[in-house]
Amino acid sequence: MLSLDSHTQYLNRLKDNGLKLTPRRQAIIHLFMGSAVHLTPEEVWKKLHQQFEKCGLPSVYRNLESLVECGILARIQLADRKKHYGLCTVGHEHHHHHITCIKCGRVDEISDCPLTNITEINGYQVLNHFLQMSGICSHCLEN
Amino acid sequence: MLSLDSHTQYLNRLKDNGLKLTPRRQAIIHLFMGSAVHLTPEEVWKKLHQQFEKCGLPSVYRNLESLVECGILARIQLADRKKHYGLCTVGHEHHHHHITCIKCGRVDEISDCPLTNITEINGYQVLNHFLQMSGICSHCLEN
DNA sequence: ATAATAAACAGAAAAAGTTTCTATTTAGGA
DNA sequence: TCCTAAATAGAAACTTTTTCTGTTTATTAT
Repeated sequence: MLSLDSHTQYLNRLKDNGLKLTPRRQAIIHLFMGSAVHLTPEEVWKKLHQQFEKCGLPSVYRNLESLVECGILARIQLADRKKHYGLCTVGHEHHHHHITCIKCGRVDEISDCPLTNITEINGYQVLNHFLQMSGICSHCLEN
Repeated sequence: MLSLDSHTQYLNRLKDNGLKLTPRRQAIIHLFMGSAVHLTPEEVWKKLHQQFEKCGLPSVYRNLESLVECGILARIQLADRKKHYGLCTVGHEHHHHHITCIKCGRVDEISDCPLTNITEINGYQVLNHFLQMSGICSHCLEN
């Protein structure tokens, strides 16, 4: 559940970083807030095509990186060759991870992140993390 | 420091999975055991060129995937677009994760995995996990 | 040791995803 | 409203990975 407040907060964060508040950026933020957990550049681009008759894929790439730089989005590495972006930043209300069952392919959320209290490691100030677990779900364990 | 024993163990694991013990596969295993923590397909290919005058990059890709499938190597996601492979699997002596600096792109190892003792979550029997952290490295924090 | 066979291979070509380039448009400040 | 730097589209280039085809090789059975 997302409030209008956090939406405007994001838009303000653009200004704070000296970035322009363009229609495409607003649409991208809106898209991430309203729908999926994480999206590839191409997925974002396809959605934006529904709103803007002209919309270049390079712009989408650039905007996603801009949004990462000002802390609105996070880059997420998944097992494919594609880039992935999401709002699942540490401290965000949506922060969570996933566990997949290697038997049936089912995906569940891990709501209790075991890493939120790690803010410093190896001299790094930790800003974000991505955790993916796999194993055998309760249903498949029974069989 | 890796013993000859674990080398032969790896070679046996090829056989157990019905894979042939080819010179290139032996060389790849030897390479990972002897040198770096993780390598890209291209890095492996360049090393192999020193040993084999004929050595195709597609073969390197195929072999790396074969070695993943029989549990010798692990795929590692880093912040670039390249594939990375290493001997780092859960339970393995090399198990570890990575943290990347969002400013300079530097990658460091997190040797102390904070998740090794998590064997059950959300009803799942946890078998494996992938953790990727990002933040600002000590050097960039100073500037 | 040899032959048979399925897997592994090289090299070329194609595909997928991302980035760069150039000229045009637009958001935000003067 | 005008100005300027940032943002944009579209084309093209680029990097990395995968597919394809025909040839070679490791292993199994003889």
